[in-house]
Amino acid sequence: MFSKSCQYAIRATIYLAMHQEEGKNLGVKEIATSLDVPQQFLAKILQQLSRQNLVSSIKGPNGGFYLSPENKLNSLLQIIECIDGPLTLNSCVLGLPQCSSVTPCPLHFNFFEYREKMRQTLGATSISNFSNPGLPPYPTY
Amino acid sequence: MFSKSCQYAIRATIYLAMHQEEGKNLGVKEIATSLDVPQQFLAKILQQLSRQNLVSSIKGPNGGFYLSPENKLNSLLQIIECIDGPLTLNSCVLGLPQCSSVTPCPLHFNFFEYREKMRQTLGATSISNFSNPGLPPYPTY
DNA sequence: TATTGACATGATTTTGAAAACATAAGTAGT
DNA sequence: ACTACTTATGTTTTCAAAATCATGTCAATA
Repeated sequence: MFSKSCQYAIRATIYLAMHQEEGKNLGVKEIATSLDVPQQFLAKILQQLSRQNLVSSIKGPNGGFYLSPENKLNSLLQIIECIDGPLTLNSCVLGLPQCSSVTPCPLHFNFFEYREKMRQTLGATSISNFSNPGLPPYPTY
Repeated sequence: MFSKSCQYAIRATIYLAMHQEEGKNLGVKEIATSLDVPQQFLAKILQQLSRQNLVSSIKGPNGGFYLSPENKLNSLLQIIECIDGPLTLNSCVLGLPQCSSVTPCPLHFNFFEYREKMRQTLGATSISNFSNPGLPPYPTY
């Protein structure tokens, strides 16, 4: 459904939201270790998010990544589209470029409704949702 | 969402259902040309489906692929799981193996309902649905 | 029974995502 | 200023999916 890069991006962003403390930055090393993902690979992904102002970063000693108040207002959908592109949840499940509601593929309407709802949910879920303490426990990242 | 192999498998199966005439077999060549997919690659995929009795084939002159009455009773989900494996629509969207309804990832319940409904729809849609004449027109395969 | 046309199978190549490597650039503290 | 630490960037390598190549197997028919 999502590329690995995208999965890592989501997990890292949520990790940031959950573990961020006032004025404390989280290094790639810590995040990558905690999520058990390749550090260098995650670094690139975070940089990609950073370039689009979806996460914030500071270089040097005590540097790292954090979420600014604005960053937290972004939605999960923005994270996803930043990495996998804007067509991820929109393009035809059979890979047909001409497919649309006007010229639908045989499966178009089997998926359209659910995929649209997923999009809406992801678009309506802001990152700040995950910084809320008291969330249920999650499996290891 | 689905691998290319899987997309090709679905399209080819539906093509078979739509274009099959009494006692007439369709060759890989014709199918591949019509769907605009690599012929040899499609051949492998059809063989995979054939080995699991999801499509039928006959060798030799006038040979080709066709759907037996039993084949038509199969569901789209069976086609998909034959190619992409049984976990395609079940596994965690973030790729976390431990994720389940008991130990959910942060996005588990955002997707669970819709994915489950997709599964049900696909499982309830038999191939015979597509041999029904009078279906709406489809974009080029 | 030989030929031909089709599917079947194994091995190989290509391609792009995923991962790793190497180095640059910036910042805090000494 | 110098060092250490961390993000940023460009290049290379790895790996699996996608695609191709080469050959085998089977059946219709002349």
